[in-house]
Amino acid sequence: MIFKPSSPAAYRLLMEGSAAFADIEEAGIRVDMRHVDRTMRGAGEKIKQIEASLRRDEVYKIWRRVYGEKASLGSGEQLARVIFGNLGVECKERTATGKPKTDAEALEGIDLPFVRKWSMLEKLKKVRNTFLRGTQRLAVRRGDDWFIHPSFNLHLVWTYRSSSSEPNFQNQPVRDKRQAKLIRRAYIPRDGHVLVETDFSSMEFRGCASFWKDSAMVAYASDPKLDIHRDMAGECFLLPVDNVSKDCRAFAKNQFVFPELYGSYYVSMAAGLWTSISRAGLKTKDGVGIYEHLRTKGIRTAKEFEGHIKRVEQKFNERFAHWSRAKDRWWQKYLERGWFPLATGFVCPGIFSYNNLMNTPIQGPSFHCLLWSVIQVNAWLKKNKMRSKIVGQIHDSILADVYEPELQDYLNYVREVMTVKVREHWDWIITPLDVEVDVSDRSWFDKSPWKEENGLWVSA
DNA sequence: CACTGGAGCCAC
DNA sequence: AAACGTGGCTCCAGTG
Repeated sequence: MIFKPSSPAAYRLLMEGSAAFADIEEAGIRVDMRHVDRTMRGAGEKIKQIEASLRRDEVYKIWRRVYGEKASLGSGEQLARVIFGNLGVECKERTATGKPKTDAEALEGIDLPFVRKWSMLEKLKKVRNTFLRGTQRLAVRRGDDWFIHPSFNLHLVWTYRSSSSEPNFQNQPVRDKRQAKLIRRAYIPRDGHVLVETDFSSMEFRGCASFWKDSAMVAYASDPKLDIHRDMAGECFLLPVDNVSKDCRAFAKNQFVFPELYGSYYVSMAAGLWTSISRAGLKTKDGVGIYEHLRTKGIRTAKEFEGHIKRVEQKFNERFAHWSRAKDRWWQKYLERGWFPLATGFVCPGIFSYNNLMNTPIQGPSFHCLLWSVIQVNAWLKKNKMRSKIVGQIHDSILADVYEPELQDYLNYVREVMTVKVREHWDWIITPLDVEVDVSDRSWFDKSPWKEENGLWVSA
């Protein structure tokens, strides 16, 4: 094993980052315990109801016959034996160890009320047992208020990203609105404060463009009129860009663009896209179903779609021709040396997969832009003896509990750091950077976009 | 009883 | 070269 030291700057980033994270942990996030208790009780009642109705079902009678006293409603393995074994439902997918798959996607196609109810139950249990109960258990009292103090770690992730624990504040539900509402309403600003979240826009794609220095990628990441995810949605679904719906764009982003950049290939991506078209009920902006639309373009089967995505991938490689060649040189260089460097001064020695080599130099340094920003903003808040505090961090966003009289100053400064100062600090970032700003005087769930207008920040 | 790994699912 | 990456938490099932 060859060991190469990381740079002093990289060490300093982690040291100062850890100190800033310690301040964040000490500050903590205010919790509305009444909301948590109430929501816990509500979810608990609902869970009891669903469990009772499952136990009355004929399917559960079979379950009991098979498992007797060992019957456990929470066991996917037991469910699988009952529906695939006893009821003769066809098992289409298996896990790595050969057991029948019982995740939400595998169960979705099974048209049994019992199975649908079971899936619903599992989802609700996740909300209650992981998120609500975690927050309830870990909250501590200070005066009349409750706070959680999540840990933010810099020493656990080998790509030099961060992680969070006790509770993990970086995986609180947001995409599923119903779940998000149940959980995020629990996180509230201190009295006289508002919660402020500032996110880097498209940080990872910009980190990607900066790392590969592909001129077409840099153009996409720099020109606000260009949008790679929208354009690739157009190509994947054979739509003119003005008929690309929000959903289509999101699927192109998460099931084509990022997978492609991180080492997936057309067979996996076509399969994922094809099933998600029906799962998500994907439509064009005009409201036409994507399957129907593709049929008019001569694509009727999964196999035909795969052939199409193969051509889209070829075009993607031509569009970003420099990237397409540079990634193999990057991989070869690693094979020769046994280590690879990050733009932020870290060195990664050891045994890595090809996909690690594609992902780490982007994910790590992209996070470091956020980390550096956290350090600056935290130092500024302390130096000026402000009452506002950073209370959390989620890879490319900062959550702060801002004293209302300090709100304008805070927003001006945080934007300056995240868009200007970080680029002065690191010249490897060769695209512009933007932030999206959200504010709430009520809860983390209720945040809404803000913008700057004639020097004043206002609700957008 | 403590511990471990698999499976599943939440985030970026 | 292999088939998108990084985490944390909970429950189940098995082990000693």
